[in-house]
Amino acid sequence: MNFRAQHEPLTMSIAGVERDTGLAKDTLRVWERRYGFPQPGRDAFGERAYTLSDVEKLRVIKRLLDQGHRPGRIVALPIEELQRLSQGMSGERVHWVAQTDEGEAEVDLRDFMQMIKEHRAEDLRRAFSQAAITLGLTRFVTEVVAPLNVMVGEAWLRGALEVFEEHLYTESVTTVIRHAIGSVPEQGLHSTPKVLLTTFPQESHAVGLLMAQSIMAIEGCRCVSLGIQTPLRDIVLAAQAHQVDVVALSCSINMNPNQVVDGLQELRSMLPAHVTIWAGGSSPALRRREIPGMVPLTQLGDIAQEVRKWRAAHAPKAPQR
Amino acid sequence: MNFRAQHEPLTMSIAGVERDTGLAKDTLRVWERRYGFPQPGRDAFGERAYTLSDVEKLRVIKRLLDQGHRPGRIVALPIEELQRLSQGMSGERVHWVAQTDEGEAEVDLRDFMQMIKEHRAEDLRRAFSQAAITLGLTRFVTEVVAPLNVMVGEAWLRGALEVFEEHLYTESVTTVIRHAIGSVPEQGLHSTPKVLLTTFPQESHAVGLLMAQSIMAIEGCRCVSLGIQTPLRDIVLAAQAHQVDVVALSCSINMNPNQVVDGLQELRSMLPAHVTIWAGGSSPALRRREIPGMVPLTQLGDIAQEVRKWRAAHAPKAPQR
DNA sequence: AGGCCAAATTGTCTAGGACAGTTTGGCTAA
DNA sequence: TTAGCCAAACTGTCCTAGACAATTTGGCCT
Repeated sequence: MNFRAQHEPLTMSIAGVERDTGLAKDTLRVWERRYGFPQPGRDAFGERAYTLSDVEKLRVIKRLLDQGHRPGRIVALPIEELQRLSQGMSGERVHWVAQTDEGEAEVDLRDFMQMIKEHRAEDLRRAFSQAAITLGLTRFVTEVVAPLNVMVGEAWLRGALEVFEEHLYTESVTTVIRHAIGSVPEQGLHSTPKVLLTTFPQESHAVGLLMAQSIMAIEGCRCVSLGIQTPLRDIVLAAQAHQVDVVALSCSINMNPNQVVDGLQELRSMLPAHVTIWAGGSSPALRRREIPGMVPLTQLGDIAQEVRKWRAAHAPKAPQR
Repeated sequence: MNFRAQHEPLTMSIAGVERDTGLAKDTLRVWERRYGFPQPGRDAFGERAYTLSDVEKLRVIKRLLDQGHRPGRIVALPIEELQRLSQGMSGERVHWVAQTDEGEAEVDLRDFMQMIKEHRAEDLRRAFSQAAITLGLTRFVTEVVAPLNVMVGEAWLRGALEVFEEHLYTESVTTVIRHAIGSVPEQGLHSTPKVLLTTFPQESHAVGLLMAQSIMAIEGCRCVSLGIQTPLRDIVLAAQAHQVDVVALSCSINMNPNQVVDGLQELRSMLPAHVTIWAGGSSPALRRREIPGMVPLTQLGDIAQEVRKWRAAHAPKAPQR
């Protein structure tokens, strides 16, 4: 099927649509059967040939699904209706301003959004670096990156930001935070707690994890990060191998809440009781239900506090800090 | 299907096998029909339940396929036979030793493997940092990281390395390379070529991309990285928005070769002709077939050379090509 | 309000058939 | 021997149509 889409890709194969929209082939076929959309034509070989406008519409639908809408209600809707739905949401938090102690050198988050939209990659990274230095890493992460994440996420949801623009933002922030973490003095072999950081396999956002790591590093924890997407079994194995005191999971808003709850419960049952679990991130699951044996950290500010709590509870002989 | 693999995942669903082996569901079913392997049992719902040893064998088969073997000849073979075939390749590069100019401070890759297996996270990162400083970034990447990637990949394939150990390796290398890239002096606004780095949506390995970026940065390219998994459409949009001269894609051995070829061809047709495409990485697709309008970079060493070639062809006043 | 259950919804699996594109391997001719 | 050619075999991906477990909804009863 290579020769398709050669010069003027007027139509697209089902595999291409799957790749472009993230909707599985099975799903596309079953939607056609059930909702009558998409209704692709057939090429010379009898295979589905989707028009580009159908693919465009499918992209909008995918976005609305991620937002919480249900297929049966929206798939058959005309494109105008879908766009109307895309518009009316998320109430504009653009006016956030972080102030330094002197109240002088203000950091206006709108400036960052501006740079993202104007694709000023170098400027953006420089501005982040500067903000990190001016505010300090903790305040940079909590007062700049965290709200910017929300703004960028909302803008993407509204369709006001392209995927590649969001990628550039993520990459820039990652670079700056990782650089800053590297500047935090390394902890001695016996500083506590030792924390294993990672995410469940379904999580694809790495920035949240990095933000948590930066705060913990500043608070003097020994951090071992496995990056994102570690299978449950391996989280347990790693916790044992590295003899950690705490396992910290980052669960972003994009994860399926049920997977979050299930995963945390199962993890709790597989880890020894003396290992604490911290579950952080913007996942609504963490706010909604309480899970026994688990500390929810729905705000970045909670981390420092929880580290102190842990130390108080595990004070060996001389309290640290 | 969340409750499956509850405590001891003795079997795996077809979706899990697809995810773990990269073999499409359709392919797995058709192999079963045609070659009699794999012959999965059925769970309580009548759905295929693959044993872990079958998955293991499928992984070996996948590797042999990427190597050029054909399914009909090997799928039905017993595991011993497959392993015999696997042996006779990639002559055990474990004895690789990078030497500094003085031939004195040798870097033995086995030491790194040792640290990974012994979970000495801090030591590992320190050792990487030191090697990067001793050898310089270019040699560190080409002579340490590249062969280590192969070794780690093979060890994982053999089951000699757990997933979390591979994650720790990846995270450590990432940290060190990113740090090193940060130390490369920034390029002026008019240095060329300007390169957009990213991967296709199916690619999940970020290290290869980072390695390429580090070499390009050293070679004086202006790099704009979008990180991994950018949709085709957004690669094109980004190339336009950032006005880049080159789009560099990283395709690891884990990607489906057909997706690589299709993706590259489609990308070529969507990008203006004056934008060069560099396709690098260990994907067998890059070695196998030649794709018109595309420069394959199957070795890291090719990058520097290709940068020079590009500059020669695009000299400021002299006519191009 | 809160809890419970039936009904509707939805993604993913199943089976077996088909076919286009690629590779192989044997035959012929130079 | 080597080179070229073609039919046969191979192989991945698409097709249809049905089924069902898991989740969500929405009405009903406390």
